[in-house]
Order: sequence, then C-alpha cells, then structure tokens
Amino acid sequence: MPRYWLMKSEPAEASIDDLAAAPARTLPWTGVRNYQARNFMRDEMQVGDGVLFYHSSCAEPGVAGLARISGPALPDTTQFDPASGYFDPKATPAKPRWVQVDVTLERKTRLLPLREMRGVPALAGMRVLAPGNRLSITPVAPGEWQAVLALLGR
DNA sequence: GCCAACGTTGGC
DNA sequence: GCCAACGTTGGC
Repeated sequence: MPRYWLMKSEPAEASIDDLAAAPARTLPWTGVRNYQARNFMRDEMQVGDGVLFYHSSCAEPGVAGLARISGPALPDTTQFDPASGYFDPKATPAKPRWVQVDVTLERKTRLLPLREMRGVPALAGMRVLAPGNRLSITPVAPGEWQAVLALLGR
C-alpha cells in the first residue's frame, strides 16, 4: 500500500505557485481522465499521503514541491459541467466516472529536474522515469521518497 | 514542433 | 473481443 505519490501538473494549468496562492494552499485535483490514475485516487490514496508535485510539459520538467493529500476521493465536479474542458457526456451524478482529491502544499522546494533524477541510482525504479511513462499519478516507494527529500534538502 | 509510446474508440 | 485508426501525452 503506497503512501507516497507523484502527481503531474502542467504549470500553465496549475503550477506550484498556483497551489501556494490557493485558499488554504489547497487545490481540488480535477481533470484526471485516465482509468489507472483514477483507480489510484479512488482505491489507494489516503488522506495524509505524501505527494511529489511535478511540473510536466514545460521547459524544465521536474519536482517543484512537496504536498499532501488532504481530502478523500469524491466525484470530480468538472465531469458534469458542459462548460468545462473536462466534461464527460457519459458521466452522470448517479453514475460518476471520475474522482478528485484535495492536494495541500507542504512546501515549495527547489526544482529537482527530471534530468537530474535520471542520474540518481536510488531513483532508478521510479515510474516517472520509465520510458514511455505517461501516467499523471504514480506511486512512489518510501525509499524513493526519502531519496528525493535528501536531494531537495531543506 | 517532432514523434514515440500509450490509451481509447468503434467497426466488424 | 479483436485490432486498426485515431487522439493524447510529454520529453526533447
């Protein structure tokens, strides 16, 4: 049962600074439209789990901060909203497809670039480093979490 | 902007 | 239920 996660966000959509500026430094993690990632949120995440907040699809992809899961998996509100880009016509409030959790910032860190992570033996098994990985939410092993913390310093 | 890898869709 | 076509992701 993993207690740590890596969660990708495009900084153009929601950056670490957006999270820092959000009320209670908390954002609802909406818009996940991949079943594997959804299942992680729905079935395995617990309030209190640690999160590596990762910037993807940008000039410098990498870990930008530490966060925590602060709310349980609930139906993703954007799936019901025709005005949302995440609207899912096949989802209904009676039969929701997608879930969201709350993510609260613990602290912004230095950017730990993906490039640098690739060179760290203790991180070699991380899902996010696997070739072809596209999952936006991946489990992080306790040893990997510790190694990332060590790299980030204080 | 390229493109490889992957997930989803839909015809059969 | 197969699988080709298509769309998306995301590093480079």
